[in-house]
Amino acid sequence: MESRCENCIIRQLNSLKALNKEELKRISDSKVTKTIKKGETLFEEGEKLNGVFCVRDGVTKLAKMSDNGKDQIVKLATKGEVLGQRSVISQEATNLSAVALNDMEVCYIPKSHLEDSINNNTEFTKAVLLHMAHDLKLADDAIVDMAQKSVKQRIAQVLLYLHEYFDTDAEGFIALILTREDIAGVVGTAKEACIRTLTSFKKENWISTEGKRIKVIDTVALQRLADGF
Amino acid sequence: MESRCENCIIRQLNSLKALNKEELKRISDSKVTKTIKKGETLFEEGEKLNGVFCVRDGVTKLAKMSDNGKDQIVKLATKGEVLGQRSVISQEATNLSAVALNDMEVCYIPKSHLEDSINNNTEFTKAVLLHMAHDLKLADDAIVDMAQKSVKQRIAQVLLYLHEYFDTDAEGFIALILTREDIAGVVGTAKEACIRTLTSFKKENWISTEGKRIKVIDTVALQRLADGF
DNA sequence: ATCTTTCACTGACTTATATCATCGTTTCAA
DNA sequence: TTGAAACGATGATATAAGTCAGTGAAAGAT
Repeated sequence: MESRCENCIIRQLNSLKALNKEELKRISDSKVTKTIKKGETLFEEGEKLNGVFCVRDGVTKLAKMSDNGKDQIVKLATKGEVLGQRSVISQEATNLSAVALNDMEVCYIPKSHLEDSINNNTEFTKAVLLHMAHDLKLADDAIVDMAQKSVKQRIAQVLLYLHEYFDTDAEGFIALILTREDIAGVVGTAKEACIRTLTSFKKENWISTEGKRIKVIDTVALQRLADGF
Repeated sequence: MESRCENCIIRQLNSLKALNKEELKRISDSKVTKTIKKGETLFEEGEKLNGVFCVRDGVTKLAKMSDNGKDQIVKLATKGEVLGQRSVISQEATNLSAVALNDMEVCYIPKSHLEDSINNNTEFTKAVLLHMAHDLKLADDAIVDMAQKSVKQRIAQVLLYLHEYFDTDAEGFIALILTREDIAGVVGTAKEACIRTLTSFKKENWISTEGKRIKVIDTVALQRLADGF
């Protein structure tokens, strides 16, 4: 599927909305739309990125491998998210890898076409800056949560997050299907601990599951737990 | 002590170096130099900041109170660091509080005087952006470390960090004096666990202590531990 | 359709870390 | 200079979470 950035709704969701007609046209002409299958890698940790990826559809996990061999998922990126911004801005290699959690459609925009806009369009630079300031705040919060909250609390948080940000299917299950190991990866724990916690939540009747699928039933209880009783 | 931004060396350390003569003059005229005593608060979590603080001397801890009542220290800011940037940019209240760890000298620059520069000086905006991109990378790394490394590893990391970024005194002790509770706050653990870990490091002869003061002896061993053997 | 791999789930066990309690020492303000 | 408060240090104990091992079900590949 081919299309013009000018007409792309996704743009409205991110900093690219600050670009003007000409800039969009230029980017549109140079961008490459790619289809990424579930499980495929967009980029690897340590890679030097020469452009950014604009997610049009699907979800990807941004993760970092730790010394002990476990993948720590730092962020789940969806529709509208621009990946690799930081790496391009700071001219450094990425510290994260990106793997598709389901089939994705992304646009690859070469760095050279963004640099002009970063250098000359203050509105755009400001938009990127604002977005990054927000990400930084979230990251700070995440550090505190990692350090101070228990695995139970963090799993409750993640469930609420998934429930809120990814729609539910017809039966009320969270639309994004993650393996227990991926959930553990977001939370920063072992998959066994993750599974046990989920079973305990089931017993409390806060959630129900069917295979990998999870349905959040009692958001209030989960929130109370996440907030520390 | 009063002085002009134009002549301030500190400026060279941060994004303010991208400002031109006129902008500097304007800021210099509006800035207020403050002396903050050890233990005093620069700003509190949740406060709405109407300007930024440029640290000229001393060290401050940027921390967030967690639900369980413990202070999680997210960053130690020194000479050259600009505090409150993010809050000013995103027009949100800070999510962190800043408390002086020793006597400090800071310049307060009202937000209004920066906004002009953010809006019109692309070089400046880019400099801020670059800085924030770097902070974000560090934050991502911190998340992974919090989630995957043990308390021992994280304490080793912090000791190495303190040893490297804050000079040592004549006898080789880390110049920045922190309480064990503050170190625990950086690491995200209880002060008892912190103390016990330090004693274990002493037994290994990796460090030595004298009251609050800590001397790092074997950086190699500490680094190896931090990296996971 | 069958084989293979991945995955959810559970139990048993170990280890790391939090929590509580206490004591002597240092720091600091009156 | 003295008394109070903050701090370092340690022991005892509880608990959370990691690790290892194994089973059956589901998903995916051939």
